[in-house]
Amino acid sequence: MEKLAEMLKAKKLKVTPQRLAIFGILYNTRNHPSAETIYKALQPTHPTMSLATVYKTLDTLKKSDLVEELNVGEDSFRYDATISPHPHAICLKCNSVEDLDTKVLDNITSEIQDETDFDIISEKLYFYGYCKKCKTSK
Amino acid sequence: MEKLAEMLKAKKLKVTPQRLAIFGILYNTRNHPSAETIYKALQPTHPTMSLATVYKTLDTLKKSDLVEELNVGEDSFRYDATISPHPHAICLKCNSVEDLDTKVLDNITSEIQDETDFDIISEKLYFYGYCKKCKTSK
DNA sequence: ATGCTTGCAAACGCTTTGCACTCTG
DNA sequence: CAGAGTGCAAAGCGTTTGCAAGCAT
Repeated sequence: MEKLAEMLKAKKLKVTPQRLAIFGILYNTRNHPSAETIYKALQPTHPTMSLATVYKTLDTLKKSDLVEELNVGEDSFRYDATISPHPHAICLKCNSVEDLDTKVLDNITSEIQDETDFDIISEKLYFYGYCKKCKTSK
Repeated sequence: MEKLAEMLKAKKLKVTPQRLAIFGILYNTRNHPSAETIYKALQPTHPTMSLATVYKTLDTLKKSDLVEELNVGEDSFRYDATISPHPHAICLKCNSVEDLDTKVLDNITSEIQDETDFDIISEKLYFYGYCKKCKTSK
């Protein structure tokens, strides 16, 4: 938890209980929760926190590159504590969003850079299909 | 235009002027317009068409795999007449969305398939940066 | 003729905003 | 203490839905 506070300070953000709680959730899970999910998860421990605060905080963290916003095609956004760029896999059955552990995409950015006229700054790669648990019982 | 009607029929969809108009716009531009943009573009020629019809039609086309829905991170969706799967490049300056012409990604799906436990059905690949026009005047 | 499609308006759900209060640095 | 963050309620906006009328097959 101390670590999270340091990360906020490094970005010159004020350290508040709400920010620590929200950032903490994202930092310690790989579920890629939505704002609503984060809000509900914090209800027990932070019953007075409002959904608006969750959104405002996520926006702040996003602007400081501590958190990435994912558009997997649902009606709401999901969030991910950004460590390094990595592709996401969305299960069409259970709707889970997991990090894809692969090295295949490591060099594609520079390769695409060489092939096209487009200057790439960042990327979002989504793969849709069936996760380990669901693919057997499609 | 005849061609579009055939494509609709092939998917067992009724051929209506509205569907032809909307599909036609998507089929003949590479702008990846939003529902709103499509609606406005059709105002001159189809003044009675409602925005709801645009949404319903896009949904129909989407379900028949004639159109792909893009989540580039804006507040609204964009649409693309799907020919073959291809990555998209979003310009951070002019907000244009263009098709990326590259072969780099051709085999990644099967490669990822081999590396991970995830069964890939489809993919959406977005690259953010600066387009040819904007990169000189960043 | 029948069932799908359209158009209108109202509803919906996620996200944002305004403002007064509170807290961090 | 000043300025930024929080919480509440209300507003905003893209998208969806219900229903009556119209059209494709």
